[in-house]
Amino acid sequence: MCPAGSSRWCPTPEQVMILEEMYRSGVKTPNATQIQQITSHLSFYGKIEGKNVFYWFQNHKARERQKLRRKLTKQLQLQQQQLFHHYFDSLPSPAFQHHSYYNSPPPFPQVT
Amino acid sequence: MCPAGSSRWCPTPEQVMILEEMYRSGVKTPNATQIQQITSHLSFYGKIEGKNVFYWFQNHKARERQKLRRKLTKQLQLQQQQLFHHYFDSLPSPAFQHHSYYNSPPPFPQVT
DNA sequence: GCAAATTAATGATTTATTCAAG
DNA sequence: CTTGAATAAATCATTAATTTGC
Repeated sequence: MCPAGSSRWCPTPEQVMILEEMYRSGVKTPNATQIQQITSHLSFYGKIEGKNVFYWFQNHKARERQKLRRKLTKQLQLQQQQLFHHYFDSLPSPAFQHHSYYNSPPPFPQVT
Repeated sequence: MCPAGSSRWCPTPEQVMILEEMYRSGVKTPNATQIQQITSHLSFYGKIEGKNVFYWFQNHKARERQKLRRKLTKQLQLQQQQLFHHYFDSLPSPAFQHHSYYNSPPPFPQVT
């Protein structure tokens, strides 16, 4: 995990939490000034440098995109299977939009 | 327990145990195929549909996260208080007001 | 002990995001 | 800038635990 004499930065849970909150709040690629401010704020929770913050945002943004791309790729690969299961599933997934227009109580196709 | 004409799925203890075990084993957001497999496996222990499995994983994941988040938030609040008492230098609240991001839609000035 | 009342868990819906494609 | 696809967050609604007065 995070050895005492670790050669690289190990964010504390608090630091991660705050960074993620900032990311969600719209800080995607902070500029130098923002990075400095963030760094001094987060240094309360543990050792941290500006470059750590810089890298964190770079990596986080990249990995979020990666995640999405992988998901989409997987989907494509699964399309065949999904087609096959189409007639057998009672699935809402994925990202089901049940626009319950008017009350159609069984929200899903139910092809059991 | 589970009323006869219940309007919603009531998992049996066996089903819950297996679902939790799967979750611990790394199944966090199963895709349609996995959901179907899980469903047919669990249907041995009682009535169950794909959408129940889908919802269960969504809810379980969200609520695990919630638990962690609450814990960290508590810690943060404690530390903030301690900090405030110790130095009552009031953390100059830099550029990033993380205004709990579900408040105002345009999230951030975006100085990119 | 036992229900009615109240609170906590949790299944099911809706709403707000995210990234990327067009 | 808008939209599609997928999700995660927030919320609603019902079931289970529990508390309370008798």
